[in-house]
Amino acid sequence: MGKVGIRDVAKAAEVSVTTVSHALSEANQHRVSPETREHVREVATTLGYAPNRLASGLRNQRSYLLGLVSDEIASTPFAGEMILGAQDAAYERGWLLMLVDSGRNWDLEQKQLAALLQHQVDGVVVARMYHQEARVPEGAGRVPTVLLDAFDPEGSFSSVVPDEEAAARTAVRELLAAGHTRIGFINNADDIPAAAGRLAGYREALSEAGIAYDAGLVTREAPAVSGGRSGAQRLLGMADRPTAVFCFHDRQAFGLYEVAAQLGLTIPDDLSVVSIDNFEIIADGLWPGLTSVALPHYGMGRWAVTRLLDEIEGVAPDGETVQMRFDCPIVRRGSVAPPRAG
Amino acid sequence: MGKVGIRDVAKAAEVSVTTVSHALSEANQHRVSPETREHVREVATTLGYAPNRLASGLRNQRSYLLGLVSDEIASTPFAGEMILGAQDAAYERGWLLMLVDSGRNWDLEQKQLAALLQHQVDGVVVARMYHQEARVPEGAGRVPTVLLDAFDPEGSFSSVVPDEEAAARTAVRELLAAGHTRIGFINNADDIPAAAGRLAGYREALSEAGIAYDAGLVTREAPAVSGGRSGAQRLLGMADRPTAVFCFHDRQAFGLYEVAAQLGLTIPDDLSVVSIDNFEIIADGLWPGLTSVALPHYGMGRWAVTRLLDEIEGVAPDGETVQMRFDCPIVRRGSVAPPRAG
DNA sequence: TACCGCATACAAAACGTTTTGGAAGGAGCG
DNA sequence: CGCTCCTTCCAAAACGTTTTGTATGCGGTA
Repeated sequence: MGKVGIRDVAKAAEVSVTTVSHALSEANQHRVSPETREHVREVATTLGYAPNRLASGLRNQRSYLLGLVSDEIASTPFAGEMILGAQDAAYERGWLLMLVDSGRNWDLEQKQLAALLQHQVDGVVVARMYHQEARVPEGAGRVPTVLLDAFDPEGSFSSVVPDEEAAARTAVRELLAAGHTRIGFINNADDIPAAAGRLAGYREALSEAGIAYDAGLVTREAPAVSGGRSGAQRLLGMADRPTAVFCFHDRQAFGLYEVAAQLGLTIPDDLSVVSIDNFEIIADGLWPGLTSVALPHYGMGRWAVTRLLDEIEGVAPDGETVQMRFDCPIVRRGSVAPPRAG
Repeated sequence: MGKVGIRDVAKAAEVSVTTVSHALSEANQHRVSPETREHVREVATTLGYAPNRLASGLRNQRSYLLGLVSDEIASTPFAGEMILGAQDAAYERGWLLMLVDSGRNWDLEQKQLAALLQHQVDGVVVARMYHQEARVPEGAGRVPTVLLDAFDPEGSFSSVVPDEEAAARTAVRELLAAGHTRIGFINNADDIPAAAGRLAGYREALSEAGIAYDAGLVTREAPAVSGGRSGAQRLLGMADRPTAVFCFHDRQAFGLYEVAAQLGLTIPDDLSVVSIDNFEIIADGLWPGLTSVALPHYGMGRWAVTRLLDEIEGVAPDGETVQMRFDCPIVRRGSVAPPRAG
């Protein structure tokens, strides 16, 4: 069965192609009688007709294609969640997603965007693998564009990022609520918004609780398991060691668990731990389970595309942009307990 | 600057659209003089002209679009690697990838495939998140189709999967080479090709070394950290416990590490460990690092699209299919040592 | 000189839709 | 009865390309 086109339907239904188009479209239904409309629809489904979107896209100047350009899809396991959220939102509204990954190659990203544009995408999501200021590739902006896990300092594009400060506040409050007062913080040594934001959140939560900030309890380490290890060695080696530690992310907490075990410290009785990411394999895999604040990747991906489609379809007022911060819910497992008495 | 079309170039270069098309195309160059050809090309790049692929796709019956339908993109962190390999291979040859994820909903997958087909994709990759027999959605096969991390028992489609037996042999040989003779195996309890294949590989490697198969050393557990824990408890609790354990995957090895630590067993001195997946965050995060056989997701994704394009472009003989098995290289870290003397 | 072939350029058709502008016919009204 | 107004349908143009068929002019050959 070769491809069936609108002409085939017209022939089979013994009407003109115009009538077929009107019968099948939602818009101009009034131009065809209910009977023929029904008849045409039956014939169409019988033949298995589905309009060629290349042709309709050409005619309507609307491809129902969205581009998703990202710096690194593969490097983090969260990518899947972001992409999935984006894809779901797109599909639900009748769009399809085209994906390119530049592997942090800037020139390549430009070319990939050009390729997307050649395919007449109706809009573009520019995604970054961790919260950062976006270098938006040239040519974006020729179609509606939304930033995902990135922001534009000039505010020319809508964007969505996690609320780092709130996430850190949530994490630290969890420890405060359990009664801890000496709370260490293993931060990320990289100079990125997440590091600054989480430090601010850490300080705010402490200050809310009337606890003075002690720079000696904060250490900046590589964002990896090894960084967690060295941070833990420093913090847990102190004479007056903290009774709880807040980690920049789950990988660092992983390293912290290892060092704690080596030192004979039991989690959570001797040491409470909270971190950010809620990366299942680690947080669920560690024993006891790691209490962690989730970065809402799925939700952000979904929001980005939803916003993009609103801009494309003119639902959103023209030219207006929205800078969205997403809340980060905490997922409690077994790594927090009150400090040892005394 | 509104979109610039071929007419604009023609006008600016003071030639006909035909000439522009010929000048820019590789095919019919002989129909235009070298001078005009050069002139047209200059004007085109000056104006920033790039042909509308919707239009050319309509005319040429070739969209330069590929569909990638998958059951679960987000559930495993490897997805990124497969998708990236596929995307790279596609982009390098001038194609773009459209992505859909069904979340294991078969009806949805059918509909998504239909949507892809409406967009006139030139071919489809059907990807599965772990090696399995594929339920190919209806409608695939109307365009060239390749299976990724899945196989078709009838052989009507080309496919690529990891060589499970070889992977297990490689892993177990690593332990044998270190001198181990009592080697436990924590297998996956699910009845899937990977479990059967890896068991076969385990037995082959033992038999090569002249070691009798001991069913008591093999346990089938849930494919998760918790499964690794319970398997470890069983294996390491034995009177004559194994000196080395081969795990189905890194997550199980993660659980094994935890139990070994609780029992006071040092890795690798008291216990050697090898597994499969080479999932960086775990294998690199564990201490000591976990020696693991890598599943070549990137390479398989790349192969699938390369093969698909060969079929589309007629490079591959018509109707012929290829069932590909990919080799799995071992990545050595610190979890293997000779057994304790005595 | 008359003819042919070649190099170069262009007009027009086609790809599969959607939509505009009528046309044909019947009903309602004065 | 004649006019207008609906209803229902259709022909044709348009979207931006690519490609086929053809026209023009020129040099070379008989």
